[in-house]
Amino acid sequence: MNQEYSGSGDPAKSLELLWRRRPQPTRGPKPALTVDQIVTAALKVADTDGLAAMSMRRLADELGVGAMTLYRYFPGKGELLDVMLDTVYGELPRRDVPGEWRAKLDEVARENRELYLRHPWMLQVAISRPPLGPNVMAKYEWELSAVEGIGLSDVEMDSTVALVNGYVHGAVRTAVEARQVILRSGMTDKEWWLAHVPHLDQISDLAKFPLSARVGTAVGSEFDAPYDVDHAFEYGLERLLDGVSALVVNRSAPEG
Amino acid sequence: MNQEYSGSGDPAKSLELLWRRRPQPTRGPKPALTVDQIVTAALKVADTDGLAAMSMRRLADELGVGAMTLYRYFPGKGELLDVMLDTVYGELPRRDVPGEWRAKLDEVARENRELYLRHPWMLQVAISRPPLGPNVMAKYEWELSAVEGIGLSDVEMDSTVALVNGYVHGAVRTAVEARQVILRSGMTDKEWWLAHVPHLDQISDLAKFPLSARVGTAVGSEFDAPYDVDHAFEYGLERLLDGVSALVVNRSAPEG
DNA sequence: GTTATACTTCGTACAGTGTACGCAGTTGAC
DNA sequence: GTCAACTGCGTACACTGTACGAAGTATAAC
Repeated sequence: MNQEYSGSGDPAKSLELLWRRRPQPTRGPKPALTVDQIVTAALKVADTDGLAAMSMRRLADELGVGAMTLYRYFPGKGELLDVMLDTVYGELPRRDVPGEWRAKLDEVARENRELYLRHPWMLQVAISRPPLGPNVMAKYEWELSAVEGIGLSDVEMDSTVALVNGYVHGAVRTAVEARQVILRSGMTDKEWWLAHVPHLDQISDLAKFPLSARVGTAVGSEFDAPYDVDHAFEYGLERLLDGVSALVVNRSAPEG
Repeated sequence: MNQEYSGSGDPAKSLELLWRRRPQPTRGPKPALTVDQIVTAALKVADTDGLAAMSMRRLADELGVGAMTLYRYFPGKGELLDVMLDTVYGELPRRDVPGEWRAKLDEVARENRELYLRHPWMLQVAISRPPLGPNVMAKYEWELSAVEGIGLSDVEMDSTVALVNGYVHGAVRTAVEARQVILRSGMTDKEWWLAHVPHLDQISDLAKFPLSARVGTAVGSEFDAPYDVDHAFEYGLERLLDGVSALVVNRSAPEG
């Protein structure tokens, strides 16, 4: 139900948090927790029970402290989400694939996909602006290196990386939502379609929508196996890279 | 802050609501409101103040009734969102563009984009499953007709339409978020980047991320004009359709 | 050694959210 | 005239993020 915003406060404060450069004070009691402890606990909750379950109270309970204690470590929930994001981006292997740009971009897409599948809550965080932590920076640098030196302008490099990332984000979100809706509703897409068809036909006469009826049925009967989700991802990625290819060829051989 | 789920209750009830086929009872007082009145008011709130502002209480206030009154017309907020979605999909012109599939798919992308830009709250509704109302059905039928008869299988037709829709959804969401974050933060992307660079450089040494520094600056200095958002959309759509083209050519001339 | 200061934890409170429940009043069927 | 079906809606509940301030503690300054 909830898409949460990441933080947007003071740049210096946020960066200190992301890079763990908080100047530790001399006076006063030593803090009982660390930023990393809180982030670890938050990730555990988000990974296992979803982002909606990760309330500040729940998280505090998990850590055995009062809810307001967390606000000594983070200005607000948004900043915590920022650090969580940067942390999981650190899980990217960031493999340096030898060969052409296409293989590299393919790797970028695949690694991001795996990450999203492992932490589906990431898809519910609306990043107003990327949290410029160490892992986000390294990720962006690595992604840009996939399209460096093939004749694209700086802006085109950014657009291309954003395009691939946008595709992966959308594709995985669709897949994850599809998976979750099956769990919540207890119905597969096929069952859901078959449950609606008779009512729909009675209310409106499905013959008015011949293509929808035909394709809907075909999709419903084929798309119950999980491999099909993978197939849709591959299909879209191939289309996308084919499209990028057209641009790259155009840029690398402008005299042709 | 909130991404809301659309409804997922009894199919018959939901379809009755979407198609306005509620059997009106004979006994009891005549309802003071209609489904359409509520939906119109809800759309007004969502369009002007965003989805977060569209609470049931706010909506009820707007209509001059008690909050719980709305639950006489809709089982829950999810179902209301479903009807809202189906209603705005009715604004699609669904123009029948003459010529090739590419022009038709292009039109599909453009009309959907316009709609999302006009009703940005749509992007925050996580549709677990499409609300099968009259306008959603007509939209799907129209979209499928763009890729009918060019040699694709039924499943490929659905995948292709979903791919284009997914792209538009993601692209517009990015653009809308970018627009909104400027309003909320009072900073353009360039200003934001320039506010972070000195801190980032001090904390970590930006020279470790040469590509990011170069490209980030280039993007920041160019992407402040609104036309650039349009440009990014065009760029991605061209890539995508190029990619689809590769598949269509392959299917239409398999003997080559 | 005392005091002042900076820092900690966290209970309480506030303004929200969606909606379950049940009561009071109204209408038409019998 | 009676009853069942229906409508509007007040109240309540379990949540949410977090502002405020009180109480306690460790250290710097004197």
